[in-house]
Amino acid sequence: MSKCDDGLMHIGKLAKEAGTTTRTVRYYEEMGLIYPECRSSGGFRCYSHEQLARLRMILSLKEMEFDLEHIKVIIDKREQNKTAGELAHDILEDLNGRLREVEEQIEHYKHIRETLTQTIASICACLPCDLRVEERLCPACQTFNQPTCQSVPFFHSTPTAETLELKL
Amino acid sequence: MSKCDDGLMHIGKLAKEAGTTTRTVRYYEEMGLIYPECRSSGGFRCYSHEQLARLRMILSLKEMEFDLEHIKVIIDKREQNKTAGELAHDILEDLNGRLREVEEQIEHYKHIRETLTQTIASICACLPCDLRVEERLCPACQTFNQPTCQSVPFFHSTPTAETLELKL
DNA sequence: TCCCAACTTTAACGTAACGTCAAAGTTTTT
DNA sequence: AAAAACTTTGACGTTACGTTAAAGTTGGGA
Repeated sequence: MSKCDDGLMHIGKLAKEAGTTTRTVRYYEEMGLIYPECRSSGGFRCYSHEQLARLRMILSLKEMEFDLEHIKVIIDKREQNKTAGELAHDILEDLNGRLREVEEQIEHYKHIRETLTQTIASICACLPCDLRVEERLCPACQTFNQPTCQSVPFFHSTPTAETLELKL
Repeated sequence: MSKCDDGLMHIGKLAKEAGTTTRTVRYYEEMGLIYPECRSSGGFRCYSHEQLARLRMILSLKEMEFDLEHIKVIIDKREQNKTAGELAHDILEDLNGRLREVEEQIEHYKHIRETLTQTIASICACLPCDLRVEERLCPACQTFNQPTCQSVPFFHSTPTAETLELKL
């Protein structure tokens, strides 16, 4: 006989309603983010609509890629019996902090994109080259007086004392 | 008596020259990316300048955030005795693929930034509010006819059947 | 009432790229 | 020869789950 009637649901339904997996819900429980309202006589987790709302809160914060530890802190702030204004003030700090991090990420990836496009341009100049990459005197690099494939560390070998002496 | 004279170096110097850590070098060895030229009589790893160049190649690819498995593939391509042109052709595929991924990352974080700025705007409207977050009739949200704090899932509680009935 | 499909339980390993000890041995310096 | 500095292997910790596995629970039909 199930104790989960009356609007309560088991973990599978909770997860589906929130658009996630049962594993995720159990993991969040391990992390102290969400607990079932009760257990059935057989040990099944039973959740109410409140738990569902809480799970959706967690997931909406996860969409902004807060880590779970931080989400716990934010969610706990809601329980601290404050006015909406005070809570807003608190949470805005978290949001603004995260916004700065995200902007750093954007700059970070833009920098990588720069590196990549430059590298691609350099290596494109080597497409018609018949030499081996171990050779250092690449005609393409000498013809085009521009960022050369020799500036790409993983393409042509970098000169060592020996190879330099060999060529000189 | 050290066997590491003659231009060879131990792992600490190798790492420092390349700007990384000994742990990283050992890990790359585990992953099959780089091996010492030899071991000293006592078992110390000894590296030549060639290994240093190779390590720098790996690190320059890591700057573009290729994963190590992919770096192994790319580095191996260099050893396949091709002409620079053929190698360039091969490697350009990797670089262009990575470029697409990075551009996706940029879009991804721009999307998160959008979400964050909208959320911040919504919650700012709640700063002067004296109600508790459990209440649903927030005056700020009714005054400003714009994205409201009630559209922020982790701020005001979402309405349930009961709360709705209570208010109606 | 019994059975079976569908669901849930806990437990535990795997992931990526190292960081961080720990205990013991090696090299280098004094 | 002692001490300082370096290196060795080994192993656990990190993040947020995915993925089995073996065993127990539920709910509905026959």
